[in-house]
Amino acid sequence: MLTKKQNDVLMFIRQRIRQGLPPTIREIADEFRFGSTGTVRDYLKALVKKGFIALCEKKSRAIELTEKAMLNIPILGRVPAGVPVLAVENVEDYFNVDKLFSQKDDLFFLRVHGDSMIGAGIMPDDLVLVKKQSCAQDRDIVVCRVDEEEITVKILRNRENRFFLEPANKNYSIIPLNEHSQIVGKVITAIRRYI
Amino acid sequence: MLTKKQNDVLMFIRQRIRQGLPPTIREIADEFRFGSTGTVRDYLKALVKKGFIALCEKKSRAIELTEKAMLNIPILGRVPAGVPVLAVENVEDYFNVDKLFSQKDDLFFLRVHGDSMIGAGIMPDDLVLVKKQSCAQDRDIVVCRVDEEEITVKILRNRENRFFLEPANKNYSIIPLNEHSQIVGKVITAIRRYI
DNA sequence: ATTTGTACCACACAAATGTGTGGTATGTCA
DNA sequence: TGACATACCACACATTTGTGTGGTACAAAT
Repeated sequence: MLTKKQNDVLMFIRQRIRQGLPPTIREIADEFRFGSTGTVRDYLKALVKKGFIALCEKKSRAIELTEKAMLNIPILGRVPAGVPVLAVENVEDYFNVDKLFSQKDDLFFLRVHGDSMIGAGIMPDDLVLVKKQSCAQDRDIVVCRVDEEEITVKILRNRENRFFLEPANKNYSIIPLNEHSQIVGKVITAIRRYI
Repeated sequence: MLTKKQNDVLMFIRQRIRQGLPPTIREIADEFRFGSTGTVRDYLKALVKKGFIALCEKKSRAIELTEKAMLNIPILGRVPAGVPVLAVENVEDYFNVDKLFSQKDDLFFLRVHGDSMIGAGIMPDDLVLVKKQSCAQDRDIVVCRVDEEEITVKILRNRENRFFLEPANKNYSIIPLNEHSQIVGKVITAIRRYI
C-alpha cells in the first residue's frame, strides 16, 4: 500500500507526534534533504489519499494520524487462531486515558495492604483508584474508616437498611457499620503494575 | 503555587497536547478571549518561571509539559487513625498517567477471558496492558499463542531450560511450550474498571 | 514608598509556515 | 499511445505565528 519512502515519511511524522510536536513541512524537508517544500506536500497528499494522515488547512504542524496509523492503545478482545494479534478485526475498543482519569481532584490512589479482598482480585500492593464520596450502594467496593482506625477496603452490603463491610476472604469477618465509621470513597478502578 | 487562571491556561494547554497538537499563542488568546498576544505571553512566562512548561524559541506551538505539569494522582500508603485521608503525610508517591501511556507504540490492551489466572488476581474481563516482545523470563506473566490456537494469558515457567505455561488456577493444567507456540508479549499492568 | 507579581491591552515587525503555480524525469498499466 | 502515480525541484506569495516594545490597573509584600 505504502511505498518505502512514503512509509519513512510517515514513521518520521509519527515519531515527532509521539515526542509531542508534529513537524512542519520544512522540518520534514530538512530531515529527508528535500530541496523543496513541494516534494513534502506530494508525500503528504499521498498519505492523505491513502488514509494514514489528516491535515488541517492553514494550521501549522496540523498533521493528525488516523486510526489506521493507530494513535490510541487498542484493546483486543478474543483473538482467533491464525490471525495476527494486532489485526484490525481484533480491536474491541480503544483505551481512552482522558476518559478514565479526568482531571478532577477528587480522585486518589490507595495502596492496598493485606489480603482481605483477594477473592475480588484485589491483591496486596495493588493500587485502587478511589473517587471521594461519603455514600455508596450495595455491592460497591468502598474505602472506609472504621471505628476511627486505619483505612480499609471492603465490599459495602445493605441488608434491610443496615450496612455492613464484607471482606472477600473467608479468613476475615463481616463488620457492621456504626456511627464511628465513615465511607471515604468508592473504588472505581484497580491497577496492578508488574514492572 | 499557581493562580486559578494560570491553572486554567495550563489545563487548556495540557488538553490540546493530549489531543496531539499544542496550541499557538493566538489560539490560547482566542480560547480565553484575550485581546492581545502579550497577555498570553505573560501567562506562558509565569508557567515557565514556575516550572510547569518549557518553550522552544521561534518554533510554532513548541510548548512542552514538564513532569511537574503532567497529571499526577496521589498514591496513599497506610493512612493512620485520626489523620485526614488526603493529608500530605499520607502521600506515598504520585501516579503519573502521562508517563505510563507515553510509550504507546508497542503496547496494547487485551481483555481477559476465562478464570485461569484468578489466583494471580487477574479476573475475567480485566484489561491487561501488554508490551509486545517475543521473549520473557521465568515468572513473567505472558501473553502467548499456543499451538496456533487462540491467545492465552499465563505465567511463564523456566525449569531446566524447558518452558511451561502455568495457570493460576488448580482447575487448569500446565502447558509445555513447543515450536507451535509463540510468546506475544509480557503483561506489565492489569486494570479493572468497576464503572 | 518601592518593588514585585498578576492581569490585562495595542501595535508593529520579522520570521516561520502553508499555499500556489509552474517544471523535469521515471515507471506502470490498460 | 495516453493516463496516472511516484519522486523530485524552483520560486513567489499570503497568512500564521512568535517577538519586541510599549502601556494601564490592582494588590501584596518589603
